[in-house]
Amino acid sequence: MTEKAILLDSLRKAGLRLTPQRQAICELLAESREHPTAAMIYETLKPRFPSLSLATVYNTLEVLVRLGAVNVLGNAGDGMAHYDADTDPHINLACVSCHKIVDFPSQYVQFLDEEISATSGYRVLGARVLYYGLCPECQQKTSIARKEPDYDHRGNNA
Amino acid sequence: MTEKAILLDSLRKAGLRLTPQRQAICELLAESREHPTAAMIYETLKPRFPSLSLATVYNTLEVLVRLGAVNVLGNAGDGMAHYDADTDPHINLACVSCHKIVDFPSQYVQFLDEEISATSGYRVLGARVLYYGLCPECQQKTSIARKEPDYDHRGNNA
DNA sequence: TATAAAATTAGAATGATTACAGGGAAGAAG
DNA sequence: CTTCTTCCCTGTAATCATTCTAATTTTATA
Repeated sequence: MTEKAILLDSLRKAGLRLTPQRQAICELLAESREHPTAAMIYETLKPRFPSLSLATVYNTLEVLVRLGAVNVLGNAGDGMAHYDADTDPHINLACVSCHKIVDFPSQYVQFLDEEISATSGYRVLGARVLYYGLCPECQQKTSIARKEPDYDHRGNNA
Repeated sequence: MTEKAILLDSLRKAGLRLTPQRQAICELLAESREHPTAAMIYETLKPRFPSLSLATVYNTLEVLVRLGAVNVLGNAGDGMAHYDADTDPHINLACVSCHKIVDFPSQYVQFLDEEISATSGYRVLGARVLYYGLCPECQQKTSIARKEPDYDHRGNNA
C-alpha cells in the first residue's frame, strides 16, 4: 500500500469524507520528502485549488495527526510546525540555520518504538524524534561567515 | 557535577554573566522534573523576583538552548514549548490529554545518539525525542467519558 | 567612583494557529 | 430527482505564545 493510500484509508476508516482538498493534501504529504509546513502545503496547492483556505489545510493536518497517520515534528527554527507523513520509525535531522529537515534511518529507532509500546503503558499516537544542529553545509558557511545560527522556540512549538 | 552546576558552567564558559535571575532559572530547570514551559518558570519565580520579566525567561532559555545545555521539546498539546535540562539521552513521553511529560529511560537512545554524532555529519546541538499519546490514567478517563483528547500544532513549535 | 558592556524590564508588535459563521457539496432515503 | 441531514470548505476575525524594542539598571573592571 502506498503512503498516499495509507493516509486516505485512515480518513475513510474514521468515517470522514474524501474531498478533493483532502486528497490533494494527502498526496502532497505522501510524496514530499520536504517535511512541509501548513504554509508550504497551502502555497503548493493554491494554483490547483484557487479557493483553498489555510484553515482547510490546518483542519486536515489536525485530523491526520489525531488519527496517528502523520507526525508533527514542531518547528525547525523557522517558527512553523513541520509535518511528516512517514510514521515508520526514523529520525529527523533539522538544521537550525537553513531549516531543512532530512531523514536518517537507524535500526535503533525500531527497537525504541517496540520498547515503548510494550512497556510504557502509553497508547502511542505518534512520535517526534528530531535532532537539531548544523548540517554539513551550514557548518562551513557559519565557520566562514561567523554568522550566528538562529533558533526560535515557537511552537510551538514546537 | 550537579545538573545546576552544568548549566551555570555553560553560561560562564560562554562568557555570560551569572545574574540572580539566570541562576534561579537554571536552578529551577535543573531541579524540576516537570519539563516546564516559559510561563511555568515565570510564575514559579515571580514571588521570589517580583520584577522578573517574561522576556528574561525567554532570553535565558534561548541562550541555554543555543549552548546545547537545554533541549526544546516543543508543545505537548498545550500550545507552549516545554524545556528539558536533562540532555542525557532519554525519551520523553507526553500525554496529549493531561499535558504531562514523563521520562522514559532506554539504552537504545544512547546508541542512537552515538550513531548520529558519528555518522550524520551534523554538529548536533540538541534533540527532541518525544513520543505523544495517552498516558495510562487518561486512557481510563477517556474510555469512560468519551472525551476527545485535544492536540494542537503550535509550535512551535514546537 | 566612573565607565562601558551586558542584562533586565515593560510594553508593543508579530505572526502562526484557531475559532467562528455562513454557504456548499455528498450521501441516504424515498 | 428532490429533500434532508450531515459534514466540509472558506474567509475573516480573534487568540496568544513568543519576539522585538527602547529605556533603565546591573555588573565587571579599573
